[in-house]
Amino acid sequence: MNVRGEVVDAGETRAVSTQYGERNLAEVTVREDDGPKQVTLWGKWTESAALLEEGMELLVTDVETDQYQGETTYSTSKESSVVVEPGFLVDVTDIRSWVQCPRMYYLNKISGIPLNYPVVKGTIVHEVFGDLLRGRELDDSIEERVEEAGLQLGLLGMEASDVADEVRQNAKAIEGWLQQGVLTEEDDWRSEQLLVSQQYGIKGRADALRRGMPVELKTGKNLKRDPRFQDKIQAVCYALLLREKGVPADTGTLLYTKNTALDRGDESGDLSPAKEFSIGDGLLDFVVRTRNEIAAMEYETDVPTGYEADATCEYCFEQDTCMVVSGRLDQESKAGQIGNALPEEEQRYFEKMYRLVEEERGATHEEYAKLWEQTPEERADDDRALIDLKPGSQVEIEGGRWELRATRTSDAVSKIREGDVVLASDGDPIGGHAEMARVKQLGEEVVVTADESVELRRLDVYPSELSADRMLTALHDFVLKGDPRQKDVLFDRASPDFSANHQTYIDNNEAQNEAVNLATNAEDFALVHGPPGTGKTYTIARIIRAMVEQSEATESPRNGGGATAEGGETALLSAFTNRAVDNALEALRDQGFEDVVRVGTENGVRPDMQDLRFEQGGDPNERVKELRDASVVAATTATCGSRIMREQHFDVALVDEASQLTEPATLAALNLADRFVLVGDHQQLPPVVRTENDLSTSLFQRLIETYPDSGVMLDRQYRMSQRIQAFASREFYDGELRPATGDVAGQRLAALPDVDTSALPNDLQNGVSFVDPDGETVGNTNPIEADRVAEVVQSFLDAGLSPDEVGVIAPFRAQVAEIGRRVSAGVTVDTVDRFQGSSKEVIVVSFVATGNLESPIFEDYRRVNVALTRAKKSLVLVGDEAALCTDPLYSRMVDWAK
DNA sequence: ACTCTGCGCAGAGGA
Repeated sequence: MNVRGEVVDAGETRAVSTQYGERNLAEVTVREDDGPKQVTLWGKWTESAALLEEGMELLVTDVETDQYQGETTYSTSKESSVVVEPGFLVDVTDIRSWVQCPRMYYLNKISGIPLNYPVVKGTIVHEVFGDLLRGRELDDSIEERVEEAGLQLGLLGMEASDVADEVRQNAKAIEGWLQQGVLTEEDDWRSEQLLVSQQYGIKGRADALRRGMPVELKTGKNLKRDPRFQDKIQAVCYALLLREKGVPADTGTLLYTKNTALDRGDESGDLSPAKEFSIGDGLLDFVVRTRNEIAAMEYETDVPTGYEADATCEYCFEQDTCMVVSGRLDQESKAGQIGNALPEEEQRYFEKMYRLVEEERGATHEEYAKLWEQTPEERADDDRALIDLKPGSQVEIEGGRWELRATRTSDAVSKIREGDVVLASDGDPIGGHAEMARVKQLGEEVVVTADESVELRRLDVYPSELSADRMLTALHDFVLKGDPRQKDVLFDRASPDFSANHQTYIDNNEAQNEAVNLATNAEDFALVHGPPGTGKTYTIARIIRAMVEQSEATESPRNGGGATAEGGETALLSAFTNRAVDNALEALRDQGFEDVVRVGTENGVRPDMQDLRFEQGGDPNERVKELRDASVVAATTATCGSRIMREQHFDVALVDEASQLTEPATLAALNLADRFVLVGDHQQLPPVVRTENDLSTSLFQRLIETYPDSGVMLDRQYRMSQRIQAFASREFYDGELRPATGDVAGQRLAALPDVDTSALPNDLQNGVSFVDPDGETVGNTNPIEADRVAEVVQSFLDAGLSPDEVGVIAPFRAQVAEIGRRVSAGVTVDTVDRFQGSSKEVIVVSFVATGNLESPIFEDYRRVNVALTRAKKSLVLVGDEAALCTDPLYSRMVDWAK
């Protein structure tokens, strides 16, 4: 039996005499649902007890019970594990680096692993290893894997043939050992096993399993008899997770692939690549206690000093970095500090943002917890999984991967979308067989691709920490390596400067022309505030062209190389979403500009922009040249934080949708350039974050409030009729948003070809109308309202509008699904959040709520602004008047619409 | 009480 609950009393460790001699114990009280329980933690588990704070979650497995003075008490048994904050999933590689030195764990976390040759080669060797296990021919595999890494190798100044030769050396050791196994008996192999433990709060991916035992591949050399301790620990972690699945893993194997016969002569020692060791309870418990140290430190958002372990700094290859970071941020560390501390405000900024990002990471971890704790029955009402799949074919495709198919047996709504990375399983993602997979198709039939085959019965959302990781590295790069002038401006120590060189770029829109001038004259930064429909994308394209075409004032070539072929400036074009990046590219192309490289995944980039997409594979020198020669590189801000992009430098960075980005996410793009331009609208939706804190204030908003003179608002809109834009202009833009022309102001449905507005019911004749269907809410839906919305949509279709000219917006996904079942194909039905950025001739908004507006979704008025400004010629609001009138803004909206 | 996009998922290593 297990005890699990919130710690209410952490207890003190004390020594007692027992029949086995003196032993340590700590008595901890936790609150379970049915009241407090006292658990005695014995022996080495007191080390974990010492980490506890009130409020932490504690799990003690396999406890023994006792009756003492009529009360039941609990204590650890031989089989017990003590798990601190079990909901916090710790990566196996983090446990490994913590064992080396807790400070190294921290440094890796804030700075990421930079681009260096040993790491890139290590990755290639691992890929080749996987290919060999999947039965692939060695030379084919090496050639392809080296080719794929073309850009990275090029940036490191490596030639493909040299790398292939080196990899071949490592592969020889692998092959030799594999053949050995096959000779002795039938080996049972599999590669790349993903393991996630609910019980221990550990996740990771084992390189391979051989007869159910973990095998870890290392590219380096180890001539000692025993594997390195941290390498062992990695294998022990996987063994622990395998045991939880009922696989009795008791032996670990480390494969040091640089141990080859070639080394004979220059060294003596154990040259066999494979080193086995046995895994006992002592090691398994050690891993859990180490994991607890990490979980406890992250709970407090503490920074490790290095004293937590007995690592020696003297021989550490990270010693210099460690001392510099300690010195700059004034952190206590075992290695000591060198250099001057950063100004107080920079240190405080780093600490504050670090905490916020970690809080955000914590929220992601809670999503994991939900993922594992729910039974399949509970999952049925959950939108984070598709559990109703009937397995179909499993076909091997190129590269040894698998295409898995299944059919859906219900029409349950889910968060999962095409292109997502998910956990594909046989129905039990924890105890059963699960693989990481990518969703290729998500209709009646579900198609995913994965490294190994699975009986596809279930898909789960796999929460990613990538955005938290990227935010941290961007924060690190900015505070510790950022440009001094840029920091002066962003820390309010200096005001942004502009040169005064006025030109006419756009002759029919004063604000747009002003925006281009402001951007090209900015010596630090410029802000462009673009309300709905104001020609933001066109202006962005014009700015980019103007920047690239203006000659470089000062010599600041990228990457220490020469200027670009044209001699102009280089620009980074970035945005929060792939969609916005591609829209900006489309506008650039419309203006005849093609000197662009699009960096992004095949999934993310729109089909008509694939021809601009940068291919990372190929000849190393050619890949580097293509990236460096482009005047404009376009990528999402998330990609700007990638290892490749962190190596690039530009004269200027332009970031669209900047009001939807957290401050650290914006920094990822700004770090890559000398100057920047942010484009956004803080009256539309704020950054997407899971936590409620200062992360939801964008850098765009902070700067436009601090430096209003560094910004210009585009005030002429080309989208909405006068009648439609009036409310948004008054409520959100101080009445300053106006139609660009009389034609825009006076546009009507009747002007569309084949549309006969006389066919419309009376109450829909006006450009803006309000309909109260007298519905009733059922959960997050309102079926009667959905019926009425469908009728309204049909009226417009009957009047001659085509389905793609009509859009329906609802606040909740459940209502979106409800309406989706009722309207004709081709009519876009979506949430407000997902409609941001697009528009339709006719928009119907379903508000769902009846009685009151008691849901957080209605609190943010910016959502109303987005919903109402999607329509060009006709806007229909469908909702319960009484509910809407409980709030002053919604009430004014009803008055305006009626 | 709700909404949400990114990211090859995680890991690849050096004395």
